[in-house]
Amino acid sequence: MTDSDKPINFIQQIISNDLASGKTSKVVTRFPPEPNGYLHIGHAKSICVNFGLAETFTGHCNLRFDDTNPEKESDEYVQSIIEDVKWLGFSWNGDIRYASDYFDQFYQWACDLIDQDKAYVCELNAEQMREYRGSLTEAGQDSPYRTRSADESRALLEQMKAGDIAEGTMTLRAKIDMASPNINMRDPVLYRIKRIAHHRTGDKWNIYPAYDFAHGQEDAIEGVTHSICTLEFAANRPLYNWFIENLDVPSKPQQYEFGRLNLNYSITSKRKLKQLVDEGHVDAWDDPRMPTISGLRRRGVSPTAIRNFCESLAVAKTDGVVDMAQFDYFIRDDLNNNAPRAMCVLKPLLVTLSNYDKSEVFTASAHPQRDDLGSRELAFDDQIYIDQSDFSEDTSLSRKKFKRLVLGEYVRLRGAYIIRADEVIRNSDGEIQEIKASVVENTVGADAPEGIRPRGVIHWVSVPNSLDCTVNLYDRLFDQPLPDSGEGSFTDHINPDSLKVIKGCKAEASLVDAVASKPYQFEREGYFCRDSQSESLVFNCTIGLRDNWKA
RNA sequence: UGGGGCGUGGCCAAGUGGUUAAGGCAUCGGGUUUUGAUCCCGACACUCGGAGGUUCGAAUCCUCCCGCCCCAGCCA
Repeated sequence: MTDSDKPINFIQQIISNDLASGKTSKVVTRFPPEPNGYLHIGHAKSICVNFGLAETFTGHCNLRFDDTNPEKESDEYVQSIIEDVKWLGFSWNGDIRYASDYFDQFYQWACDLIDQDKAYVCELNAEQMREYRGSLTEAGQDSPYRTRSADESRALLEQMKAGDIAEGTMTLRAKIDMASPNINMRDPVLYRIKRIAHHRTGDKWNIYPAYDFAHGQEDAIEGVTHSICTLEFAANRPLYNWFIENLDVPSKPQQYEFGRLNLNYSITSKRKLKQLVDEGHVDAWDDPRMPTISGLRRRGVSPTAIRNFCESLAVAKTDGVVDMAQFDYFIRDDLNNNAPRAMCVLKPLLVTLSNYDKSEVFTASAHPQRDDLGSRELAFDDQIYIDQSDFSEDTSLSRKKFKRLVLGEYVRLRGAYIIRADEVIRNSDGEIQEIKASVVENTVGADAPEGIRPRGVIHWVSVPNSLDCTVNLYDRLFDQPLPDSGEGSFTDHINPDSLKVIKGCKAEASLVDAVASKPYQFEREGYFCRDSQSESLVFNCTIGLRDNWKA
């Protein structure tokens, strides 16, 4: 689908109107992650939306860290997020922004609010504040500290800032309406005391602004015109606007919400992803089973696949669950187009070619539809490996049902000869140990001779010219479509068989050069890339080939 | 329950009162193929959460009802 025939979404309509009416002259958006974890596929959608909007309307998109809570944040997360956004192929406008760069301004604005009698220092503790807040159906009650004088609040806020007040004992609150039907408007907390070092400001601050008191102002400072966030922030919008209206901010951004991405058999919650890491259910944030950007990267998923998938998603106000198959489609689509082909035998079965005593080198194209990807050389010798699943002694198997090697019959070795299986050699346990076979002369690059009908085409690798390697096969991390719903914890639904490590695989020699960033299709198996964290030759299966045949 | 938001095929959705309700994924047929891949062709909503109403005409407007999501952190 091209941009021109793709329907425009409701945010694009709003922006078009704003541009047409002159309300907006240059579109500015922003991607504002909190550095409290690694980015995941859900963030990718948000990134594509925000950077995409800036691109289609020739505006700007900022990268801003919403680092207002030092308790959960770290520089490691900052660095990983920067890397992931870059890797996805987006470039932000100007320098990277940090909410923490605006802390002085926020403090000034807090003082302004106090002076306007629109904020006060409250000494209710968390539990009391909850009681005073009321409920969904009952109005809240005013805090006894609500009528405190501006001078007193100013002095107290100063002490909070100076570190003279214990955590949890005081907050700065907006004076709005304790009876508001919107609970977010019931005198929300603006500043809380956290006597903890911040990864950027160190121990300069003992108080930190709450999300609501920071986000809109960050947008205003940066001249963000359209502040796009997810649906769960809709109830915060009136508060967002309240600060914009009551503060002397340099611009008037508008918040719009869209539905976040949910994927079945997966989880898109930083908190829960962190739990998977912390509790050791996965190896790390970049475990190839993780739906994190870094996990997908290590798995072999390309930025293009992620972006195409995100482009295929609707930007709307519905909150649905996208089928993982839709993501799979875009992963395969990109890999099929761009991954060079190679052969790797996962479960080797030795085949000795009794009528062949040469060594040849065949040239095979790297891609059946793309000559520009060049070719590679395939060594062929009198002993080869084929996959155990590609051989059967059962001669009653129909040609339609089993398009592989059967005892006494023919099969095409991809890019090489047609061979016939002649004899099965067993070990003392009765297991098949080796196949004796014979090649059909002059069948390389040529049609099968009269009377010989190979059942199909199978992949293979030369014994003396193969590489020993390990292959990691992955299954979905969860065994339920909605691991989050229902009784119990999402960790109860972790698929115990999500990783299968296969050692002793045999890869074609050209794969010595494999690097982590370069994908391959192992023919008839799937798409693989070299694991970035392993010294030895280890391949991660990005995704299998589509498998349409029914046995 | 107060407030906010949302309900169109298995999934994601377009649709902004007027031809046979786009498209993608999935699924099911068939063709091509030295990958059971790719590619190509075809099938797949008398009906838009439900019931009324307005209208010559309704998925689109009105009324009522039903269902789902979000908000009661000194998280974001």
